[in-house]
Amino acid sequence: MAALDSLTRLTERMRSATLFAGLPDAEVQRIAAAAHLKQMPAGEYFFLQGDPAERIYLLVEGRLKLSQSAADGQQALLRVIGAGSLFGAVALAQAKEYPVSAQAAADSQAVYWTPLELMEFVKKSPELAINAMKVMAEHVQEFQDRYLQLATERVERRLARTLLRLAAQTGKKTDAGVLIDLPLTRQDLAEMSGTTLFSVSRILNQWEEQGLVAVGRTKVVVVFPHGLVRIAEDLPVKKE
Amino acid sequence: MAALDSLTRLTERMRSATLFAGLPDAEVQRIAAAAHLKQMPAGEYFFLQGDPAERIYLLVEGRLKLSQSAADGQQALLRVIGAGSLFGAVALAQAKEYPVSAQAAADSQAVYWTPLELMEFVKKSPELAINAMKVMAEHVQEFQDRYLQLATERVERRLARTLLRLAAQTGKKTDAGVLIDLPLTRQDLAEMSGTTLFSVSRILNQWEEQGLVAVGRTKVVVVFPHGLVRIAEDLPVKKE
DNA sequence: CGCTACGTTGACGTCCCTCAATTTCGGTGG
DNA sequence: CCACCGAAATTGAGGGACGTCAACGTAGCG
Repeated sequence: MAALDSLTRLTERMRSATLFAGLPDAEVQRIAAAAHLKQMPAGEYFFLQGDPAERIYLLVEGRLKLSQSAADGQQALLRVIGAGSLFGAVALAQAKEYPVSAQAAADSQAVYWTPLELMEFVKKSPELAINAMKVMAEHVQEFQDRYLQLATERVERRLARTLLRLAAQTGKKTDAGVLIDLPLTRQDLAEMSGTTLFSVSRILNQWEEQGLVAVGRTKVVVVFPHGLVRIAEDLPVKKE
Repeated sequence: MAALDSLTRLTERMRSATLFAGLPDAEVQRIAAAAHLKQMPAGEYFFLQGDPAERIYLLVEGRLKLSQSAADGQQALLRVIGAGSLFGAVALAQAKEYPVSAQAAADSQAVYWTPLELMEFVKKSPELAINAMKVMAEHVQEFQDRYLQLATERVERRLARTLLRLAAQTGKKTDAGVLIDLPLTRQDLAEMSGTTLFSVSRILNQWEEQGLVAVGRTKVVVVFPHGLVRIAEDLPVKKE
């Protein structure tokens, strides 16, 4: 029954993904049945930047870091994703190589299809293609936005945005505030915000003094989100 | 016969666009026949950021600037495109609004379809969907790259890349070097590189002294591309 | 209990943004 | 054709944000 359980759980996850939105249940189940399973312990990689792009993945359990590195080793942490998210979707667009690396931030399991397998389903269900375009269009927009921000905003603001985004994505309500449920080093936050770990450290401590956040080693709790929003929106920080 | 001429010219343009690659000629012609024409004098806009996204355009003649602006008026010039390029493709992904503004940099003409019209063709030709995904995947990658560059590189390098990209895209060979065939102010170049017009001015003049470029008002000629490449790659600039 | 990765803090430098004052260019109309 | 105007561009001074580097804590893990 384990197999059956996992299959029903899979179709559930799939239904929550934009890619499969609006598809008839029967079709989703057929696609689920064609999926392959892949487990990955924390710290290891589903694929590395430059690997041949021969699989489209859906994360079923765990957390992933998607990062890109330049020739000189400089890195950017582009996104962090949780269960229900697609990754490696470029393979569907017949890209030759993955443009990013996908590292498991926690023990994770994902299912995957080859481009050929998914393509069969695309031919039967054009919605699938539309949905894939939606996913990609969202990404284009997200990066255009972040590009603009990086070009025009200062570090504080970008870091505030990063934390708010993370809180929204992976936030876990606790009595102390919203915990970002993912071990993130200062370096990680720096790579997500386009700055250095030193600046992140200074700013976070400053915010802690102001009661906006509570920080620990690889841990951040957003205590007073509205304060961060004010910083992100570049409004004067309210005092009372 | 003007109509016939323009139709054959249109199908030619379409064939050079990734979106229609690999489609049977007959199908391309059917799609061409369904296109609507739109002329735009230099300086005016095909659409503004925030306008409802109800058309997918193909530029047939002229040049376009695609730019995005933040709430506070800060701008980024995301891309400059020439004939044969698609724009407003997000409409295909059923986005509600255009995320950028599209301004004619020269007198331009474009054809367009509504999402509904193109969708009909998508249903018949899944290749069209695949191609659309390819186009979008390319954009995602481009912006991921540029994001990384903006985050990790200094102004000189970014400006060098911008010029090289422009020279490759819109370059026109002259005996003095490669002319960037498009009136671009220092401000425009600044917005494309994520810096200020002052920095652009200083750097360009410095490069002119070194014989790398020749600059004029709203005009840049790349005289010694290899020198710019060295800067873009962060190698020491060769002297002889 | 010591090693290692993570984090903090200070000093310092510099890149590049900001702002203001001019100059140059190109077009337009008298 | 020249004078004039506005947009584009230059140049300099000044300062501030933030990156760089070094030295030092500190927490967690084997």
